[in-house]
Amino acid sequence: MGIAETMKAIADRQRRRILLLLKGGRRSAGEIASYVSDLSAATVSYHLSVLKKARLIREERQKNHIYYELNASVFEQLLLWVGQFTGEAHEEENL
Amino acid sequence: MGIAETMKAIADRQRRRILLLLKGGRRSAGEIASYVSDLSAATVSYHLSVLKKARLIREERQKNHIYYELNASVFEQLLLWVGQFTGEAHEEENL
DNA sequence: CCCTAATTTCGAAAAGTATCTAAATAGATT
DNA sequence: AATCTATTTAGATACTTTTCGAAATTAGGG
Repeated sequence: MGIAETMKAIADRQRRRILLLLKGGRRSAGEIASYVSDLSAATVSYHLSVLKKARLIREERQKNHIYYELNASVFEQLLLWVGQFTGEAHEEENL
Repeated sequence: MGIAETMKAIADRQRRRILLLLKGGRRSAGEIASYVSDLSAATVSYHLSVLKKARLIREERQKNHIYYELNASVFEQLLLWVGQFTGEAHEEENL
């Protein structure tokens, strides 16, 4: 929970690959694993659990598949955190 | 260089503490070390080097002090990366 | 020049993370 | 229930990062 967990989750390259894939819509664990095919399914599952704990993705079980999709709200929080260093996303007060 | 390095740099709690301190203006290595006083000066120096490599901070030598300050432009890039996951565009004028 | 203060670099230990294979679980279908 | 498929968990190992204390470096002021 919290920004710390979110940042750590995003700091890993493989997890970012997964997030970028999910930007294109929801995917099952298997689909994700075959996209990130240089990793074993077990490793992908581990990364999904990290992303899930950080609430960057949500899972939805359906039939005998588990689908994952992005959870935009956590990205919003992250945006706010980063924004504090640039002069807040929607304002301009400093040149 | 690149988003990977930036994210890894920001993913560490101590480094985020340092960045937040620097939000208040530039500080010497020593000032930073006494702020993050639960770490040794050597460790703080290591973190500063990581932040510097990621170009999140810039150093400026003056007298027998080394001052550090934030480099907002890298935060902007990070903002763009994160922004792609939120519906909100955050496209201003850059690049 | 030497002394002192500020900071970094070195080498090593501890802690944390990513990855694999193999085994376990869960659900659908037969 | 037996089995097939999808996915996770367990346990082990390799890798990476954080941290420290001690030694080295750099710059200024007598």
